Amino acid sequence: MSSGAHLPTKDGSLQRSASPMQEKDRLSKAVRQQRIMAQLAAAPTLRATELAVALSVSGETIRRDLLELHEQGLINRTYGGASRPFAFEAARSDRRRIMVAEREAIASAVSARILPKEVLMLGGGATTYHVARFLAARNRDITVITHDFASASALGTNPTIRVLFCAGRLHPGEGYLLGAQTIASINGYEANRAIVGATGISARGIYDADEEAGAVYNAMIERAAEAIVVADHSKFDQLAVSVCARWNEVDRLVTDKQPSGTLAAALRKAGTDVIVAGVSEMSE
Amino acid sequence: MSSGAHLPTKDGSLQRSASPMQEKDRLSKAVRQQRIMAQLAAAPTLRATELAVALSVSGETIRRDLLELHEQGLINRTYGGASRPFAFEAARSDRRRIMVAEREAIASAVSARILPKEVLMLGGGATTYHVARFLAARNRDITVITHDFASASALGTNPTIRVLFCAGRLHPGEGYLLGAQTIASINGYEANRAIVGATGISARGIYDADEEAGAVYNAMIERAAEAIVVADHSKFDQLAVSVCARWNEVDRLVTDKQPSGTLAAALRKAGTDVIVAGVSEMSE
DNA sequence: GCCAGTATGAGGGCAGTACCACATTTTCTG
DNA sequence: CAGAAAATGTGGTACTGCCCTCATACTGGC
Repeated sequence: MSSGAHLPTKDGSLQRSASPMQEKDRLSKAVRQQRIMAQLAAAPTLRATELAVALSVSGETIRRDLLELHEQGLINRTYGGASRPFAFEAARSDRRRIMVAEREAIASAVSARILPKEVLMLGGGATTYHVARFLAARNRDITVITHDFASASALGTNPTIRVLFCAGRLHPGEGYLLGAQTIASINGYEANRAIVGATGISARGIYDADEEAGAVYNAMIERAAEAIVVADHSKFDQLAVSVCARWNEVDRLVTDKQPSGTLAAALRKAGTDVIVAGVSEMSE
Repeated sequence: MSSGAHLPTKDGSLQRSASPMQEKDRLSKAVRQQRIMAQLAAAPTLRATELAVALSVSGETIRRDLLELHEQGLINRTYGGASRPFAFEAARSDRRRIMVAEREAIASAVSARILPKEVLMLGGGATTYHVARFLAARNRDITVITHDFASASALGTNPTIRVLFCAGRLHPGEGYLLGAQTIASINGYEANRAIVGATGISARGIYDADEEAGAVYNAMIERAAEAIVVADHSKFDQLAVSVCARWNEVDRLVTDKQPSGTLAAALRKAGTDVIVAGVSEMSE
């Protein structure tokens, strides 16, 4: 339990309490917040008041800590305390925090298009995770093939959705599977639609920062009758190392703002259907 | 969202609101609780008050719902609401709550035997999840092949552990993968050890309540040089539908109490090494 | 239709939490 | 060391949630 034992205290002794929940001396802010995270690893939910007495600070300070940790996406706030983000949600929290409204609008627009009995392939990533959440909440009787832990977890809450998972090597930081096994798994299926995200999109196509992840998305696109790319406008004209697909392979782009310039021209030329999901159209 | 659309309402119309968070008519308790779970799939944390207005019931009713869902292990309660349990932790929370000390002792004893560079196969289940937690905390430079989401999540926190995941169909209630794809994935690997749990063990062998899960465990045992079964004493002389393995296929049984009677005799006869992990020996 | 059991709502008392403003302490930096 | 900036504590108020009890409404037999 990441101890602050290296911190010298006023009397020169090293502090190392037997119980991690009883501190006699005041800790630095950083250490205190680490302790909070450590506590959260052990318990699914925490009370601010309990943390206050455990860490020998006032409730206000704990509340401020929780606020900061929440802004960093490391915890979920609750009334009276905090809860831990589930599975691999935390790993991508920095990206998940931003553009949430836009991504939810995109996810909502995608889920509204999916009919019962469809078979989907769902790529990993922050935006596609939102899609998984909406699919779980609003769709039924579909089959989803994915390589992303967080998405599978979300989909698993809906008993009418059949979730097929790929084989592969776990990318711990991202919470999805990669590698030759993953590609092979995908090639063993056929789907109505592939839904993938992107690190960046430009006139030349869609990109991912991770070469292996890009290969997975490419396999999904090839195996599906329809390829849907979900990307908010912050991805426009962003480049990344790996090219997953060209626009002529992509049937639809679901985004939150109308593209312009060379990107718009490329989409027109490739015949890619562009769906702009307004944040206000969430009821769709 | 498993909708309550089939439920007739007072005026005979079918209820299906555009927004999942605005109900005009009162729902049955079961449907209401399903809605709560669906909401929790979409949001990491919920406020009881918000649920009350969304589902058109009083706060007291929501509070009673949350209490029930909590008792079923489906949610984590927070002051003022609920939070989503970690990945698939919830599904097995009822089982995970019991025998924790015994299972941790068993898990500790197993993890202490694992050396760097080993390749392990880890079955799904409550006890093996504890093993995964101990492996993540105390071991390094190992490869673990698993089909269990919670275990993979736990192992993923240790960057020195390579996690390989099987393909398969998700068993939502249990949080692991099953089916022919899973078996095929396992057959593609060889391992130093297989570590599997059991629903019950008796003189005749080890059993699992789920036939398909049993088939996965059996495949792991066949593919590993050494087969280790982890089971606390509550499993002794418990039968279940599916026989995973006979004792002559199992090299070690790690448990918390010395077996006796016909079980002990069968273990002796089969040459299965029995390791009794005392709760007090946790420092091992 | 009646009855028992269940589910729900309302009110009150109590306790816990949030939020704000300001004072105080600690830490950083030159 | 001094001043500034950050971090923390305090007190007060308004709000929110919890729990208990009791009355009412619904549900499923018989």
